[in-house]
Amino acid sequence: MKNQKRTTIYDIARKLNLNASSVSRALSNTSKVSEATKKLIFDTAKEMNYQPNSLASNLRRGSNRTIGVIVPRINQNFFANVIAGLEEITYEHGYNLVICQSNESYEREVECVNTLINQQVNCIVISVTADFQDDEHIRNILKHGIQLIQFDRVADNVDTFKVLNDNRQSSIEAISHLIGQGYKRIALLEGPQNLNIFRQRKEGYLEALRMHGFDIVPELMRENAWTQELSATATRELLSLPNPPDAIFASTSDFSALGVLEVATKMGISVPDQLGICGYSNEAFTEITSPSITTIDQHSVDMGKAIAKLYFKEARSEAEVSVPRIINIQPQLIIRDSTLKN
Amino acid sequence: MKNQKRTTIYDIARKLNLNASSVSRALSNTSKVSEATKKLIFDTAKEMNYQPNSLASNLRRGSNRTIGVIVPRINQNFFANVIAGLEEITYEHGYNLVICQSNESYEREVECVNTLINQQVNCIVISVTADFQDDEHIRNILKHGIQLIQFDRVADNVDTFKVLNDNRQSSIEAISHLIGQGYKRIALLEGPQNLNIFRQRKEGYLEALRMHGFDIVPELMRENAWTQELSATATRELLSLPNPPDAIFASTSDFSALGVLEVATKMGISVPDQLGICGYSNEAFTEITSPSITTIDQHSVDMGKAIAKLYFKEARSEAEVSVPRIINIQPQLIIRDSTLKN
DNA sequence: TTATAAAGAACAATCGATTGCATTAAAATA
DNA sequence: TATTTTAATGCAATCGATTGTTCTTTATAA
Repeated sequence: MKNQKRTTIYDIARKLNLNASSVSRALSNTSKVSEATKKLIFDTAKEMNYQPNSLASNLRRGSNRTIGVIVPRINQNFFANVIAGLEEITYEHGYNLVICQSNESYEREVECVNTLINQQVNCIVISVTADFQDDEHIRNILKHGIQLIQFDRVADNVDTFKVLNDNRQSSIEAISHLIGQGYKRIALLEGPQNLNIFRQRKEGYLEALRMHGFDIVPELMRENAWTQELSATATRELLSLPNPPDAIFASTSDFSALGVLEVATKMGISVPDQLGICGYSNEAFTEITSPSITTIDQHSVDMGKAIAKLYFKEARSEAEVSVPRIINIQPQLIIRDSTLKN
Repeated sequence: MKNQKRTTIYDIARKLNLNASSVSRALSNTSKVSEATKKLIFDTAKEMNYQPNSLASNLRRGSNRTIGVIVPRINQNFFANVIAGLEEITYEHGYNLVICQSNESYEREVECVNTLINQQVNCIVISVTADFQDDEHIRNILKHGIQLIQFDRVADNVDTFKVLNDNRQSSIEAISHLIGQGYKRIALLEGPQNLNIFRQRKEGYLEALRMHGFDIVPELMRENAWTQELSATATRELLSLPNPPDAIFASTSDFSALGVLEVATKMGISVPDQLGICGYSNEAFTEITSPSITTIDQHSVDMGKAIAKLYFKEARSEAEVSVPRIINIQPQLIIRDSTLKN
């Protein structure tokens, strides 16, 4: 059960008194082989349990029909969904996915990029770490003639294909909805501002307040509240203010929103009457908390599909002059009980 | 920004008036190169932005330091976690992960296996589809001299390395716990019995009842209730019986358990007083439903790590005679409110 | 100083599929 | 029947790194 040598096209050729080139052409279905020999070759290949050696053809073709993916965490819902969507489309095109996780470490992200460059992947799909420092490694991808598609968390200054959520717009909608429900003092839980997505969500928050003629109250904006624990802490502080907020937009994640909800419940503050809560991401659990949590769906699986389609339709066939496109996936506000005062 | 030719060891050699072999040896740090030239080569490599071409070295070495993973769904919590665990360890060893999802389709699973064989991956890690039909393709992996580790859902009859959860034992514990809480008529929601895991959970259920001298009541056992919807339907039927169950073990997943909980809530049946509910998997949401749901944690990330370690410690170095090992990861009963009558 | 060893570098084959070009055989045309 | 066209197949180089073997050049020992 060990190491019997693999059958190669040479083995098949020898057996049939043919040349390897004919075998190759037959198997790849090039027209230059007669039907008779083609059949013969196919049958023999099956009989000898032949499996083409991709390593060899990859080297020859200089491509391995592979897309490399780098995400902070594979098992984070959003990323897992994007990857699932990606896989679905790449599979249809006979491409494979090599997956790396940077674990939110910049150093590791750089290593992942290098590995994928060595592997000669056709394209790298990346969402950068929160620990993002500079974009040298991102640029290096392009220097090696490898296609690059950034998504969600991106290095703004590098001119590449990008697939984004319109975080600003969705935040505006969320805040407008809260205002529409009669909330007057809306707090914001922010994520690290070196990430585009969190900056944009904050912009949306500010813009919406401005649009509706609300004051911007610095004490209602809390930095770096992007885990459940950090959010809980921030919430405790917020709710202890002399003039506490009557709504909290947990712009970083639904886990943050959950932290808010738990604190409010413990403090005997009723949601949504005394406090409105809006999260981000539409995690499965937001539907079943009590009350259920208003949130924003990112259409993550569709995002993955969009990335793959972008590659196959445009990036792959790209001419000398690149015109990197940016695709915006429209997120969707999902209104649930946690913000329905009526 | 396009297709500048990559630097190869030949380019470096030419520039330094050396032979490519020396460059290769220098870069791979073989002792047969003088320190002086080694330094020269390293510097030039950096200067020319050299990245080794893995495709070429893969072909030469006949291996690509890659582990292929086939799971039904990448974005299912359990599998995403296993993959994350896998990645963590394989990364440490400089290996890559190629990921495929079979989408619960047998046909597609076969295709995935073939792709990975062609790619000459060093090892295939697989959890089979619910649609599992025969193990021809699994055996084919071994025929090609590729290491194989099955996990969770496995083809029982193929003698390979396996990493499993002790589903039977965990089910026994769950049922014993229910009995200990005073539940008398315990129903079972089963998954497809062609999958080992669901068979074992059923066995555990039966065994526990026997151990405690309980009757086995066929009408309390529902086949194929393995989605939230199917479980909800099954639950409605069960609770409408003349003599309904007072506890339900949703052995297939926490989503099933959630279906049970929702139906019970709608029917005004109080959990845990009138109905105990136990799920499987310890999904994040089980902690925050009301009441929170008793479930079984599979230690999925650890499972992924165990798989990788198994490969690097044993499978990889394996001698001619293979002694495939089976590793059992002990799942853990997490007791929550949905089964605490007291 | 000569013989011998050892280190350093060059040479060349190899992994297996692909592909441009050359050759042969068969078919179509004159 | 002679000639041209076309289809089928063979030949050989190639992709880039690796590695066993051979050849030089030093350094070391006798």
